Amino acid sequence: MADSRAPDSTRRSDRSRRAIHDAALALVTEVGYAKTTVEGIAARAGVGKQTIYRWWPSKAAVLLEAFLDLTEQAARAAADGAATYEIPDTGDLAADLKLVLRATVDEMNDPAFDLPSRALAAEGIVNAELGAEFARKLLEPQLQLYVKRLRAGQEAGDVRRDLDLRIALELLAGPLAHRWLLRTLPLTHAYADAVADYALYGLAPRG
Amino acid sequence: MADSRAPDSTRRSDRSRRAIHDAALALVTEVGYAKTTVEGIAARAGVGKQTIYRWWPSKAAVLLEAFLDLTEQAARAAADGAATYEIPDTGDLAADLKLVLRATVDEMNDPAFDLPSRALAAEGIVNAELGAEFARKLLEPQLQLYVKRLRAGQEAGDVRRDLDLRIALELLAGPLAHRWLLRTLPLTHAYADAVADYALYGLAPRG
Amino acid sequence: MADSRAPDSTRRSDRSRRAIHDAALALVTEVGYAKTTVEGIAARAGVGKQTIYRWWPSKAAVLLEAFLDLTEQAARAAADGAATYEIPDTGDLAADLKLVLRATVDEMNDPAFDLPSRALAAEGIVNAELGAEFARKLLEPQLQLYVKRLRAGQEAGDVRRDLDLRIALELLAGPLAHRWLLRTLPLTHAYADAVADYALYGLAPRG
Amino acid sequence: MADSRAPDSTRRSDRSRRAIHDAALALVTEVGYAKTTVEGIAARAGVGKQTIYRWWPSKAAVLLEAFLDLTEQAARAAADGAATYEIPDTGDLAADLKLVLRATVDEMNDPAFDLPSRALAAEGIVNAELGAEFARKLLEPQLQLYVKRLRAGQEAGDVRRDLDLRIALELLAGPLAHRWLLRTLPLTHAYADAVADYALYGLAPRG
DNA sequence: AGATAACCGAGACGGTACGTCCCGTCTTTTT
DNA sequence: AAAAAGACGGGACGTACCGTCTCGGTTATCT
Repeated sequence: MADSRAPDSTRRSDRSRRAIHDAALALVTEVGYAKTTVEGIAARAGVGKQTIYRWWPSKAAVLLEAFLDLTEQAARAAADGAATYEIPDTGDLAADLKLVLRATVDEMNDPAFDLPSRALAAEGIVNAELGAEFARKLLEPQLQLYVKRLRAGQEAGDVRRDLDLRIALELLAGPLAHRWLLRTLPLTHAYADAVADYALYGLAPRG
Repeated sequence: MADSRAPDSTRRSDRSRRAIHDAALALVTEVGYAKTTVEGIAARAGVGKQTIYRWWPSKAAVLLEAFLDLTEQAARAAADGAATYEIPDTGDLAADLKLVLRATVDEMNDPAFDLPSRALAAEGIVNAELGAEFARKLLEPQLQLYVKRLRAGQEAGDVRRDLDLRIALELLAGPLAHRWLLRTLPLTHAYADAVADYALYGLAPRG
Repeated sequence: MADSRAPDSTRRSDRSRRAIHDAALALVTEVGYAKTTVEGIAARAGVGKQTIYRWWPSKAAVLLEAFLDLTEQAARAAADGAATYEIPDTGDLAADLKLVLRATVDEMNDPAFDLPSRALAAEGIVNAELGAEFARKLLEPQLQLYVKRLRAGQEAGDVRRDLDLRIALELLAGPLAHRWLLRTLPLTHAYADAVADYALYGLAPRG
Repeated sequence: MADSRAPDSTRRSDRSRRAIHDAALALVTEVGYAKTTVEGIAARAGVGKQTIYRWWPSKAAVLLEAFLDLTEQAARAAADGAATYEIPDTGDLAADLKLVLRATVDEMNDPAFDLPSRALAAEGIVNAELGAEFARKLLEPQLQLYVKRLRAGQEAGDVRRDLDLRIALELLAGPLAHRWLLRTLPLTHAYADAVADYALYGLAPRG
């Protein structure tokens, strides 16, 4: 597939794999994606270049895996033994959504998260294969949390029953992503709150 | 030593400028942004490399200008001599928004538009300076068309008076951009319609 | 840590040794010395790389041993059970020398001999240690055959008594090696004959 | 031929060409041919690798040209304005030959000459194309000097009239090359003298 | 007969160099 | 003075091998 033939993954060095992850994330954060090179990652990780090319098809794939690992660890740490990270359900839908949207805004403003995920998103925009993997492995699981909370809202009578929730969530996540990626205007808590309110109650006058 | 600043733009060759635009767009469409090189653009345009470096700071800047030129021509053609392109106002806000959102979906699904703008968006995501220029020159003028139509809606009583329309428009454009850039799900007319409806009438049940 | 010295040669696999010899000779003949790699030899021989590195210090050493083995077998076959290969002594020194020089020319024109020995000679030219081993194990024994025949010539009155025969022989072998290695002019039987005649009777006019 | 198309040799940088020559000779002398790399030559010469690959097909070709340049300069210096280097003609053929053979022995024992020419000879032994060029450009011109002196000898009655002088010279040069390249025994002035004497007067007893 | 070495095949590993592609600068010649 | 052309110093690419290093799996003695 990749090489002449597939390498034997049972003999893979875990030490090297982790060193490569760390080096990739560090370099992207420090010097940016464009100036991060496979050669640089290998040197920083104390690893031969071939060890990278043996297991990953591209710089972007290394970074994607490294970032996935990172977020998994972070999620595990946050969940503290609990099942998985979730959107809270206090009964107040608007408040719950604002909480999570504000948290998202904070993440997008934190360089440790912003820089690598920006790089991945950019690469995925141009490279369909990686983009699909990015969406499937990273994005979609997070979006499904919205679906779950909105479904609970439906049952509580806070969300219209006739909605496609997979679409509904994009009214919340889309605007944030828009500002984050396209740099039109700053991403603030106030904006997060406004998006939640506008989405829940609509642009048209009520009644 | 260096070109020691400020080439004389009055003596600039228009022929070369246009050939470079065309070559850049063609190459990005044909082989993708990453494999498009300055050398390649120069060769394709029948131009010396220095002619590119004299007038543009980077490959991305060439493409941005070329794309701007392209959209301007397209807009001029569409407007057929009229001032500029606008969102129509038939009195039916939902219908008008759906019309323009569907048109946007169509553009995003047309390779001649999709490939170069995707490349520019991706570059802008990682390169703040270019991103800002992309937003200012390309994005913002289009977004202001929504503000204008929504303001008319406010006056007609179809849009709540207490809204910040610059935010309101993002409920419409954000979800489309989200699907376009992040490749979560396909971009269809049905989706455009749903976004317009959900945004106008809100996720929460009415009165 | 390292193989910490001295593998146990009593447990060595003869099968592997021979397979490595064969693979080395085959590859040198087929693709040339420079493109013959230790990895290639190992793969062709169906052997682990370490098995080569355990028993030989270098690619050149493998080839030298393989070639030694080959020439020994060839000599054994030619001598047909007799002690060793010898220059015949028919009483006619010039004829005997021409016979063996012509045979040498034939060998040098036979790819199965030419290619590997060329490779070894070339390596020995640049690598003093291997060169010395090449000379001692392969060359010198053959040259001593000339000494023996020339000594018999001395006793028969066909060779001057005041000569250093170790030097004398080089008047015969040197010119052939010169053409063989340095590719100045083609190596033919006529050339071999001329060398024998010129060397025996001298360049200066007689009497 | 070499690249996609031939580079424009009128725009070639002479400074780089010379720096590359010098670096190649220095490295071969200092670390040996095998450890001399194109990358190393480029670095030492303060030159991009591509500048080497643009003008030469291989490391060996660089070295050959560098060495040719060197010997030409040396010859020009030795000839001190005279036409070209020649074998002297004092009327005593044996003495003249010994003089030039001893000089050859001295060259072969001088590392500044020995190391690069050994490397070239070795490469030429394995690489027919380079070997032919080596013979044609470097070797043959020198060998023709012998032909000239021997022809004068013929006219003076010191050399048999029935000889092919192109072959005769190899009785002199061949044995020296043999010891030089194949490292059988040391190359001394005494050996040079013996070769001249044996070749001139023959191995067989005189009348 | 079981333990215990060593060799053996396989191939991952940290490295070095390869030959190629482009970068952005420069110089030369033409328009 | 701009433009076409392209050589230049440089840096990274992805590949091929180097020689070292585990890893099971077979032998092949030595208790």
